[in-house]
Amino acid sequence: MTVRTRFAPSPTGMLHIGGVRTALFCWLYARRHGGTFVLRIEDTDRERSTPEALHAILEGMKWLGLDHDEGPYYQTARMDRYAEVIRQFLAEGKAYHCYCSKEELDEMRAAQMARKEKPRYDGRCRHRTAPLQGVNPVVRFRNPDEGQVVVDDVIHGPITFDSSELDDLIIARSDGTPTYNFCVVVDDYDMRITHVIRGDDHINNTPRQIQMLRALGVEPPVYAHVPMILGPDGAKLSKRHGAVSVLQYRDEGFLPEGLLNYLGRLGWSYGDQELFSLEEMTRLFDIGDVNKSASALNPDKMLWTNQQHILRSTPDRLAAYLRPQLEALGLDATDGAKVAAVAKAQQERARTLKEMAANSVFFFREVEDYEPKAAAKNLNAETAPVLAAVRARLAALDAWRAPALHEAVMAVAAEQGVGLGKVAQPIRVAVSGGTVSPPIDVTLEILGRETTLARLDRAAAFAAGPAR
RNA sequence: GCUCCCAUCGUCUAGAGGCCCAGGACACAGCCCUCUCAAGGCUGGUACGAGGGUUCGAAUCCCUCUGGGAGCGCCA
Repeated sequence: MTVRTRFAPSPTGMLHIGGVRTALFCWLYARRHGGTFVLRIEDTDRERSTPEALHAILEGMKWLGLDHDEGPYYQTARMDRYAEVIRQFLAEGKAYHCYCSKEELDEMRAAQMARKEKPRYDGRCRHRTAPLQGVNPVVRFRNPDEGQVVVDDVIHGPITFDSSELDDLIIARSDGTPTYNFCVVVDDYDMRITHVIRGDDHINNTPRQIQMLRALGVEPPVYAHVPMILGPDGAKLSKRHGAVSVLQYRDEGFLPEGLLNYLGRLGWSYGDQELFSLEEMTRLFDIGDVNKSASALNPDKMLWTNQQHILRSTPDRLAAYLRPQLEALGLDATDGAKVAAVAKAQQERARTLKEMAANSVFFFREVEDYEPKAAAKNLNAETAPVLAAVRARLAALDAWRAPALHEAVMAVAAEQGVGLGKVAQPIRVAVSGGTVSPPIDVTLEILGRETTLARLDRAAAFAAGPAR
């Protein structure tokens, strides 16, 4: 039997980190076993579903590279099918019409709570023979009173529920539209899903779904309930941290593989290994190795993981992600070779592409002014001669390449009788405006002869200037 | 309240009875490397929630408690 998994988000909220990890596990498991990954959009709640949320799901999955083999299927397009199963259940006596009003149900629940019982529908409409005039009934699934339901979960092991704990849930609203738990059952059955991988907040829904599956006369799929992801403070994910659209991580400069690696390591591990390529994860992943307990997001480690992937990436690949970040800063990033050169030079000094772009502004725009402290220390009467010497030596260079530039700077240091730092740092401030940049030779090579010399001249003027 | 789930450093985790007076990673501190910032290397501190069992032996098995979480919708 070939493996078939599905990721079934609801477009009522943004696709966030938690959903992405569930999607990753579903995808990984399908890929690992040469199976099929199905994408299904659970949009039966038309009131709350939004096009924006749907867009975020589709865009997010695409950005991450979690490609699906089937779908996206939309539940709203399957209404006829749900109606058919409901009719079947009704005809077979496996479901019945319920005419209870919301007020009546609220009262029932309140009374049960007062008696310290679990609030549940008491089945009072089960034996009703005649319809109640003027009331559009809901349809309830008739849950077996006796027996037990065992959810055989590959992560948690067997979980047993008494059937008596389950009540007759509504499968069709009074307007005739089907509800979530019912649609899931019909879909998973129709789509021949073999492994249901989802958040553990669904554990309590599972026995009801199994009962409906039994009513349909089919064997339940394998279940794997993955633990929740919490915010950095250990509390439930909120807007403040993490519960934002996955696209925000893209905009923040995360690499898909970096984010996926971090997320995969939340709840799953392979010995002591921290870094995985997507291919590696696919090869090593097993849903049964997933942890049972919830895990908190650690922004520092998320950043570190991304940085490690930047470190292992190629300049060309980084350039593709760096370009939009530069453009977002209003810079001209049309020179692809230059962007790649910058990416290569900055590769080991940025945790995100956004950070990389922010640190690379001087490569793409004139240095307007110097950081005051940096200028005071490095562009003054004392360093003026050094700057002049550098300027002269560089201007005489034939090949504007890092090795030659390096030698030139070394030579100036020797001739001035100072350490390399005493020469490199003033140059750095002169060409970048600040104290931080890639190695000076690499920086100058990327900047080019013309730009470098012009900035050195300007710095020399500043160093000699009366303004100081 | 009822049902279900969970429990190793601050955080992510290794650990499936002796290899563990608990290992790795992030973060933190110090040192090294060094033209800045990084990257990298080395060193350091901090954890098996509590109590009972089982066993020659328990982080690992069982029970209770405590703590956290989820569900109990004509939401998904």
